[in-house]
Amino acid sequence: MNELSSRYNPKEVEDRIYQSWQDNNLFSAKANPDKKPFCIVIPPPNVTGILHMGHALNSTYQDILIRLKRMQGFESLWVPGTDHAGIATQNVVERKLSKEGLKRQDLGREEFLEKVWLWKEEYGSTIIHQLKKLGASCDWQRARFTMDEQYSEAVKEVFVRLWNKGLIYQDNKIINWCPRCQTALSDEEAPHRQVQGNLYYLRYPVKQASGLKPQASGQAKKTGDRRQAAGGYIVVATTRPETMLGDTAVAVNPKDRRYKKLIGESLILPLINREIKIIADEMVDMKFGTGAVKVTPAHDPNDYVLGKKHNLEFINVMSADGRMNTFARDYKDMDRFEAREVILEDLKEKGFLEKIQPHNLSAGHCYRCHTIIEPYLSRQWFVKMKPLAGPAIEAVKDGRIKFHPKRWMKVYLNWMENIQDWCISRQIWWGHRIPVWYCLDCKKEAVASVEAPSVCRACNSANLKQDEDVLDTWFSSWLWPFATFGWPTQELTNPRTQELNYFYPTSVLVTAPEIIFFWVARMIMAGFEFMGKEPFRDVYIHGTVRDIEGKKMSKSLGNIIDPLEVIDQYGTDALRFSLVSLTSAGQDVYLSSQKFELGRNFANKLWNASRFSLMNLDLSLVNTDLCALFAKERLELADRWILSRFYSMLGSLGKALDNYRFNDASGILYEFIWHEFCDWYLELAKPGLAPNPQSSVSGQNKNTQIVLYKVLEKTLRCLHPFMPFITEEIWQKLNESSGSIMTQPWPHIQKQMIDKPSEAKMSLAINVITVIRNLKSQMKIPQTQGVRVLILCGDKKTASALDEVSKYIAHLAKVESLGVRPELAERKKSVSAVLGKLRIFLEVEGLLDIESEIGRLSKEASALTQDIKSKESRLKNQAFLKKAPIEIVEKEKELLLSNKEKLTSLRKTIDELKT
RNA sequence: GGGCUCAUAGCUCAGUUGGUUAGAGCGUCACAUUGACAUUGUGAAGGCCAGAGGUUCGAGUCCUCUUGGGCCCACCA
Repeated sequence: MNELSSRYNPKEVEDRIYQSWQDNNLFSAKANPDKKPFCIVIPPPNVTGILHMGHALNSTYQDILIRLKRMQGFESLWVPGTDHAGIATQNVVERKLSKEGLKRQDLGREEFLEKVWLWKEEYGSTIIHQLKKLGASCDWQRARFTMDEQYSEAVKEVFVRLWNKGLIYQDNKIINWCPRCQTALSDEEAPHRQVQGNLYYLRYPVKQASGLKPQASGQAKKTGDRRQAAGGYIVVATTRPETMLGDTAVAVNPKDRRYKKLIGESLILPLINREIKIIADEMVDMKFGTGAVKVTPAHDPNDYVLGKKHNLEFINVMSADGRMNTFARDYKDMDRFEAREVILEDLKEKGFLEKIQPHNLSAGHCYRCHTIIEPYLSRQWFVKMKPLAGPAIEAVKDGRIKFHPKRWMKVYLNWMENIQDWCISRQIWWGHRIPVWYCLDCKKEAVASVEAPSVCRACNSANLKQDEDVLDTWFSSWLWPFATFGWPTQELTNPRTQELNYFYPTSVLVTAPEIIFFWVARMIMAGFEFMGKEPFRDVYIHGTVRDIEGKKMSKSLGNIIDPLEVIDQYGTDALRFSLVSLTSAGQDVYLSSQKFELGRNFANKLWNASRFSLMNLDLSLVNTDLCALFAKERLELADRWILSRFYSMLGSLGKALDNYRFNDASGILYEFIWHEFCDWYLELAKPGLAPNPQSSVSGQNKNTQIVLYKVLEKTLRCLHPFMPFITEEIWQKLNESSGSIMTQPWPHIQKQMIDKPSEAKMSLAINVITVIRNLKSQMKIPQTQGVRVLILCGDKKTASALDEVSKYIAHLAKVESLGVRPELAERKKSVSAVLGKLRIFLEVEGLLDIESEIGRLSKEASALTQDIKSKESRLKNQAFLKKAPIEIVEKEKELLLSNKEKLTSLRKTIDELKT
């Protein structure tokens, strides 16, 4: 006899089971021509990562799919790994250094990188250990890191190939610059957020008054213009006044009558006293601000365009750290925001500041440190994206790659169709160094090469220098689906290449919407460019985990629910099951730690149902073949019913999973296990099982034991992908062999056991039992008290069904005597209720609250009357009769009839009560 | 400015292609319980499906608009 505690204790179970899975190598997969592949590559978490609820949700989905497919007979591979996360990791190590009073420059590049590697060795696998706590069945032997030697080869190879195709170029452009991290960022890395700021109106004096004298003042439409003209200045509006130091023009719209006469005139830039021109360009919005815009080509992307177009001077007034440089003259070395304040003070003092208006603007923020981005003119490396986007757009449009839910396809296509070139150089040290070498002697050409060239091709000099910058981290992660399999190794004899051929394209990518652009889109482009094939066929985008108020969970908000704490408190299975159940397909999920009780309670319910089963099972019976038994023996109704319910459930479960409806799937299992299996089947089966665990069970109903065992065992298999630990623990108790549930096949649907007549009979029984319990509750009769029941039933078929289920009714509704009559022979003191065409009488003794009973029934009667009225009028409606499908009309008629019967019956009861 | 998404029970959400009297979990209330489980059982109460139009025999579901949340994109100085 297996002894199970009355509570499921995950702590006793999880680590031990996970270890046994690993010891038995159950997570590993390899190219296997006898099986179809199923493969997922994990979205590699940052090495600096610490497990959060988003990871938990993301990994749970992947593990469900991986375990499911493994059981379904696929060669199921989940490739794990981590991302070197250039900026984030460098920041972490720099912070650590700064505690020792050091900067990375103090160490120098090589020594600093050594420190980062040391850090990586020490802390880099934290997230991996945490994923294991989640039960993730990744093939850990394959764990990859984006800076692995092999992987780095792939990165260089990709760079060189794109270079050779002319898709990589270097250029001076305005890019997103983080003054704190001191590096360029891609557009995706600089998300715009609302900032409360001001619009500052500045006066720029006109050099000579000639251009504005007669006409401008004479024709001025607004008093403001007149005042402005009379004062001899133009007012410009800006949100970043400190950039005025770098202004090289003021632009107006050529159609703007206010300024027409001033075009071509010069202005004197305040504080700096530099002369700048007034230029005309269609780009200027006449309605915004004053219609005159200061142009700072080195500090604003729009102004940059204007600067190029009108041949303006590019004056960069800031250094890389966000402080003002020598071009800012008196403001040199001030931080940009400090300079803003001082400049405003000075402008105000000298009468150049007209007014300040509150103004909300959106500004780019560094996605690593949240510092406001500075649009900054600098020389960077870029990838031309348009040529790469083509095939990636096609593949999604024609359905070779499918997004789930579908709506993300639009988001993807919209971005893809407006794709901008990708800034890939970063001015940091931790990352893949750009594989470009310059000759310091002839300075003729830069060379891109996977191997460091020994001499310059042009002049043979050995005096070569590699580019200082490193590549964007995403420039390595976009290769993840194939670089993890050893690409670009081409030889087929190489085992890694065989794996690449076998597992690529991977099956599905599971990820969050935040990284569709960063990662998903770029992987698709890389897949086509370098493999000639899509990297995955399905993309499942799940929701974002939020706190109970709908805010994104973040450390700074302090609203984090730590998955590891939930695991500690409720168990991994509870965490997984709750997360999946609470997250409806593609929607965000709002969590509180209390919500995880859902999973814990469910786990405990399953545990106890299994405990009960084990106490009442003769495990020597388990080898019986269910199909044979089903065919040969006349099983009990309850047994046939639960089998039928199980296989119906299995069908809908499969459908839900095929469509990535994970919460439907978990709901289906929950409903079946808790309500059908525990609430009904176990209760129905009890009389046929051993009443006492101490006694031998062999003399009891063997068929029921077999069915109970089989249904439980198969249900555990279905639940295993969701709750891997508890199902394994129970399954091993049910199977005294040493195998694992992980390697069991997913149950096959047995259509012959789906038995609708049995289901109908059981649901009749269930309904009758519920009605009786309801009547008891209303009459304040304890549920345990035996009662006498009479069912009025005119239909012979139903009557015989009632006869067949009478023992269940007797047992579960505690009915002492149950009569089924076609009509009422004698009247006993009783209460009744209507169930379809049946009328159920419950004999009562003593006091009966006639008033409240009449009230209750009258309420029901009036609802019915309403319904009957509406049905009658619908059935009188010619349009309805003509246009509605015949089966709907027939259904309505039938319902009308049965409702009428019900009503008659109800009225009769009410009358009886009244007399 | 463009796009997406949400609004259904006190709370969190389901509700597939339109078709009985709109469901679940939690919470609330009443009752029960010595043999699987109080992390339980039985039952009850609780809804103008955000608002207004429209399509339809029929709308929570489809269309339009309005209101109010959330999110994403965009070169609004």
